[in-house]
Parts: sequence; structure tokens; C-alpha cells
Amino acid sequence: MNKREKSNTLAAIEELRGLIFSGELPADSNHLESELATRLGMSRTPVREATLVLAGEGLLEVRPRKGVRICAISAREMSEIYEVLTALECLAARTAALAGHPQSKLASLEGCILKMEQATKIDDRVAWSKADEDFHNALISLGGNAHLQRIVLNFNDRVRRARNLTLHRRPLPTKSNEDHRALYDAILRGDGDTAEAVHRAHRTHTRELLTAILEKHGLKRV
Amino acid sequence: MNKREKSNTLAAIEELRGLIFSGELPADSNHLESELATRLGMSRTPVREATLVLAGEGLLEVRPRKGVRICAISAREMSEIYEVLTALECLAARTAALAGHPQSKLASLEGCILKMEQATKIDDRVAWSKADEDFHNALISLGGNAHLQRIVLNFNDRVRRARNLTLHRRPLPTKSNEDHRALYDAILRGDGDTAEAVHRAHRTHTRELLTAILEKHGLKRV
DNA sequence: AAATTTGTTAACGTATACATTAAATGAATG
DNA sequence: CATTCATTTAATGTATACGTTAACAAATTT
Repeated sequence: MNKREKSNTLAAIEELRGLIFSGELPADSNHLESELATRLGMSRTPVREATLVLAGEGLLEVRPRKGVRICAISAREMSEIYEVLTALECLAARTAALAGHPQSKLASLEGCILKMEQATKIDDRVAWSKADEDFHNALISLGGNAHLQRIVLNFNDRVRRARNLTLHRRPLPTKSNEDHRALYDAILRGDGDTAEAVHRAHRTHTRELLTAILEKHGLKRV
Repeated sequence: MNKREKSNTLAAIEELRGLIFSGELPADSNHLESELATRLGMSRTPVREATLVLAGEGLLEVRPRKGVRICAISAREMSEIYEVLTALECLAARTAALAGHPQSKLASLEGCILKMEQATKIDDRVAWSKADEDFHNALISLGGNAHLQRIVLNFNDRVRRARNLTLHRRPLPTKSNEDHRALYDAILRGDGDTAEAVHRAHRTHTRELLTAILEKHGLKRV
């Protein structure tokens, strides 16, 4: 068993990211480097390095002498980020379709669709959400643009908490499932225009839905 | 005179970025933390922090025990990055047009166009390049999506060296100037579809032009 | 000679000490 | 009372020491 130890810096990055996603470090909360260091059981140095990295990812801000602040998302920002995600995923959808992938290469997509449909039947929203994210990531992979992929992954991280919050307040995602299948069909047919159009409609709808939920529930900063 | 001192970490980030842009730290070159620290006249700590930040920006890679490597751009990557830039700037162009900005708000755009036209007349490519970048940044600003803006700025940084290399090997950018003016007109008219279409054609053309130049001159890693 | 092992070196990762400086507190002044 | 200024405090920014470990070289074995 090649049990390879990670450096504390990498561990701190992962741990802090996890604490942010889970809400244990809540949006807009502030934390001193020394607190975090104690919490993670290491010295300030690797924690400091981790906060720099996470600041670059937009998950927190380093505010000297006020502590590290966990970035909150407003409905406005959610909308902005979804706009970017829409533009990039639609590009990936078109590229994926035009690449002429054989059905075998699209197995991951179809697998996710099946999982989403299963999850919807029993209203398991957490499982649906997981499969949905996997689907979107698989789509981006098929697009084949590594730089695009990186941004999309990062932007998904930024809205992760907000999306989780809306997950149980949104209608059953049956419409989403239909959209995904339509996209899959378009990619399989090699129809780039349709793939892009279908996905744009899907993402735009989701954006409007989720921002409306945030606003309706008064979730100013999530 | 509020001469506010910057931290060494911030200074190191800026200095290293400058050294990378200028080519003093060439693409694919490797540098130990201690070397860089000596070079910048500070200890390893702030240099290390700076390299983490710049790694997040994709300007370099931290490779333990092999030194920090300056990221090189291949024609393929150039193309990928321009694809992303195209998607995002086209979105910004559409949004800017639909926002119905009065002519006064578009003064910065027009100023850049004039500068580009002037520079083209006397074949001052450096001045043209500067005005071109200003134009694109102004466009992104008008789009009003701060998250989108951040990515575009970063991606421009990543291709900066490559773009500078092609600057003197490309044809006179008279076509670009026409494109910019057509985009300006569309935004002024509030014509989102045209703004997006014009800019997509412009960016796509530029992408093909620049990647072709890189390949033609055998510039594998820039 | 090729491959494996061992030893050496030097770069990194981390803790820590300390200098620096922004913020907070309280005193002094108008 | 509000304001300014000095003082204190505590968190950060930086240098540095040192243990750890990957890379390289030398030595040994097959």
C-alpha cells in the first residue's frame, strides 16, 4: 500500500474547501489564520498558503487584520456565474456534438441521465444533484477544452452552497431530465446547433429558477 | 504623500508577473524558490506565496524539487484560450448592446478605436496592441459581469507573450479596426444579435490567424 | 552491463520567532 | 460632547532554522 502522505498545505486546501462547502465555515464568517491553524492542527504557514490558493479560487477573501472571510454569493452573483457557465457549457456542448463521438464515448452521459431519472422517481434530490453535476462535468470533458473545463469546475464550486440550498426548494427536476436527454440525442446525432440551443435553454431556465428561489426566500447572501 | 508600502508578497506577485510577461523568465524555464528570492531581494516566504498565487493564475507551475516552471503556451492551448475568450466576450458584447448604454458611456470604446486607427496608419503595432487590449477590456466592462471580466483578464495574461510574438508577424490589423467599429455601431444601436455575431467573427478570425502564425513559424511553446 | 541498493545532497515543507502595522482603547484637548 | 492623538494590543508579514525527502551518484550485486 503506497500510502503517500500529502503535504499539510494540500491537506489544508482540501480541508478548508470541505469546511466551506459544508457550511461549517459559513458564508460571510471571518476567521483568523491562527484559529484555522489550531483547528486544522498545523502551524500558520501551510494554512496561510492554503488561504492564498482558495482566495484565488474565489472561495474566500484574505483581509489583513480582519481575518479570512468566506465569500458569500448573492442572487446577482449567482446569476452572473450562471451566465458564464451557460456560455461555456454551450460551447462545450456544440464542440462535443461536432466531434462526432461514437455512442460508446457517450456512455458516461447516458449513465448520468439514467441515475437522474431513477433519483427523480424516488425524489432523492441529493442523488439527483450528484448525477446532474456528473453529467455536466462529463459534457465539459467531451468538449475537450481543458481551460474551459477548469473554469467550469471552479465556478461550480463557487455556487455549490447556493445550489444545495435551492435543491430542496425547487420543483422536481423532471424538466431538467428531459433537457438532458434532448442534449444527449443532439450530441449523438452530431447536431451542434441543436445541442447548443437545447443546452442554452436548459441553463438559462435553471439560472432563472435558482435566482428566483434565492430572492423569493430572502437569501441575500448564501 | 501617502506613500503606502506594499507587502513583499504583493510585490513579488507583481514583479514575477512582469518578469514572465517580459520574457526575462522564459517559457518552460525552471527556477528554484531560493534563486527567485535572491533575485527579488527577499526571503523565500513571500516568494513561495507569490508562486502559489501565480500558479493559480496559470502563469507557472510549482514542481517540488524541480523548481517553478514558467508555463508555455502551445498553438493548441492558444486556440483553446481564444475559444473561451470568444464565448465570453461575445456574451459581454451582447449584454453591452442590450443594456442600451448612451453614447457618452461608449466614449472609452470609441477612444480606443481612434487610437487603433491612428496606430495603424503609422504601423505602430505596440500602440495598436495596447489600444486593442483597452478596447476589449472596455467592452468587457460594459458587459457588467464581474466574474466574466476576471476570467477574461486572466486569460489575456496567459496569452500575452504569445500575442506579443505574433504582433510583428501578422498583417496590418486594418480588418480588426473595421470589426471594432462595426461592433461599436451595433452596441450603440442596441443590436445585441449583430454585436454578438460581429464580435464572434472577429475573434474567430483572430484566433485562426494567430494560431496559424504560431504554427507556421514553428513556435511550439511560447 | 544492467539493475538494485545505499549514501549524499540540496530543495522543499513547516514551525517558530520576531518585526511590523492596523485597529482598538483610552486620554487629552478644543 | 466630539475630536484628535498617543498607547496598547494583537494579527499579520517575513526571515530563518531545521527536519524531511526526492533526486542524483556511487557502490554493490546479479
